[in-house]
Amino acid sequence: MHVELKPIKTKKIYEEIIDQIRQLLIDGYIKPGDKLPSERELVESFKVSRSSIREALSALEMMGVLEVRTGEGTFIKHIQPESMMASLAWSLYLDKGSILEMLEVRKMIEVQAVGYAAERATDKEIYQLTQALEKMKNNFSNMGTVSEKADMMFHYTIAVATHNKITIRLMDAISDNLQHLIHATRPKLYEGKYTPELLYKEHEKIYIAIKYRDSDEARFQMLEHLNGVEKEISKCL
Amino acid sequence: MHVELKPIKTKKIYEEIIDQIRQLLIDGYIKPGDKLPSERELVESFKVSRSSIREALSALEMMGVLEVRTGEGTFIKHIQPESMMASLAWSLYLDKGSILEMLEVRKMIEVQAVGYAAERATDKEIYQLTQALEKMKNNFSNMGTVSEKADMMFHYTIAVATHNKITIRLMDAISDNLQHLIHATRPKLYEGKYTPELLYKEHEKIYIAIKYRDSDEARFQMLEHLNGVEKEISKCL
DNA sequence: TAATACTACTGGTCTGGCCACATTAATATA
DNA sequence: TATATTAATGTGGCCAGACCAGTAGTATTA
Repeated sequence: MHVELKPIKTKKIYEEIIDQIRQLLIDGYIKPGDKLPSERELVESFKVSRSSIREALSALEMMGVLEVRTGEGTFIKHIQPESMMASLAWSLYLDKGSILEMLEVRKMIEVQAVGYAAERATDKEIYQLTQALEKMKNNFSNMGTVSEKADMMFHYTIAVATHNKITIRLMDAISDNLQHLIHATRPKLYEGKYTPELLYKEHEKIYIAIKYRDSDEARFQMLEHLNGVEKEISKCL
Repeated sequence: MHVELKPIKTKKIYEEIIDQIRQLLIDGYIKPGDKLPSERELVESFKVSRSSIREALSALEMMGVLEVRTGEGTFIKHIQPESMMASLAWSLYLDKGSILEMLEVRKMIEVQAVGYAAERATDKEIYQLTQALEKMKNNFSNMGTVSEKADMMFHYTIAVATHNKITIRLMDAISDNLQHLIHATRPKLYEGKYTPELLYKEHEKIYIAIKYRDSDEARFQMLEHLNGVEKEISKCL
């Protein structure tokens, strides 16, 4: 007697609560800034114990979805990219394969993003790109943190120039994840094919493409750049 | 009398527990696959109540760091990048009203993803694509849920075919976000330029490109498709 | 030997209590 | 009257102990 048996997924009740709260968020019944009912009220609505409520809330708080203020109440958080960093900081344990996947995702997003950036960048944003480039240029001898920061600023400005908040957040989260990796592998970068001059040149090409609103060229140059970096980094893994 | 006061950060004890567990992970005292002491034992080691332990553990479980198996114990999970994107996925829920931005992000990711899919799809995945297409074809008259599910399956399979877990998770989160939107606007889709046949044809073109490993063509067809859909959807907003 | 029942241990949930903190209203004080 | 002070109330933080429900290993039995 062979029957198809469906896997039983015993949903823990705190998971169920989390799901419901998520649904409320999706459907817009609660928005960032809103105050959630008190734990005791939630006990009555959900008909569960306070323990379960609290397990759900603490999980949501750790994920940066909620803010629990003692004596005041529980509030839906306005998402700040920084807060996301906390939970994403767990990525310390990324294994080799995941890092490569993450690099690939970054490539996917940033290559497309730079296309939009080329179409939409304001004069101010383009100016900020030149500033980042200047910093890189003036620190050829110094391969340290200055040019590293300038590099990050360059890429971040591109994200901003897409004028797509979700993209900004996404790229922010990803670069947070890769930050320690990038930092660790940067010296290695210069041992490989990269010199500060070459790195600068690649960025400059991207910049020029953006400046001249050539989105195809911008995408191409970004792809070239990230492929190069990716290849060097993967040597270190 | 003005003195500099440092902000008091009252760390909740479940946060403290989480920090300690993280430290144990970083220092390598516990590794993925390991079994954590039972909750009752942790109560004794940490000298706190079981509630606090459970609040910490449930948070860690939601973040994908732990796996809690009823009756067995708590185990350190092998980190999967998907779990890392969990909090990111959450953050996407919180920013409603940026549907167009979300559509754009989907386009960015999926256009690139289909390129990788074309290069990496296994025979099985390609077969699954044909199945989804079949379902769409057999339901021309029925513009309802069947073809909608087939549509989702098609796009999901493409995500899987990238063989990049982060991409899968990301596209999953995004389509989750757009789910209700897609569902709501689907009837409108057919009022515009789209017929079930046209929709099918666009998917077929993508499929063919993947089948023949033509990643450029796949990206192009996906871009065409998503641009078309996006245009129709934006009419409804 | 193999199927069964038992038992000890694990997480899942609940109850109800006490404390510390924050806000607000009532009260005493200058 | 205006202003401190205090009390009351509501909120989260934490705890102790209980009971249920799975799991696994062991002892028992057919």
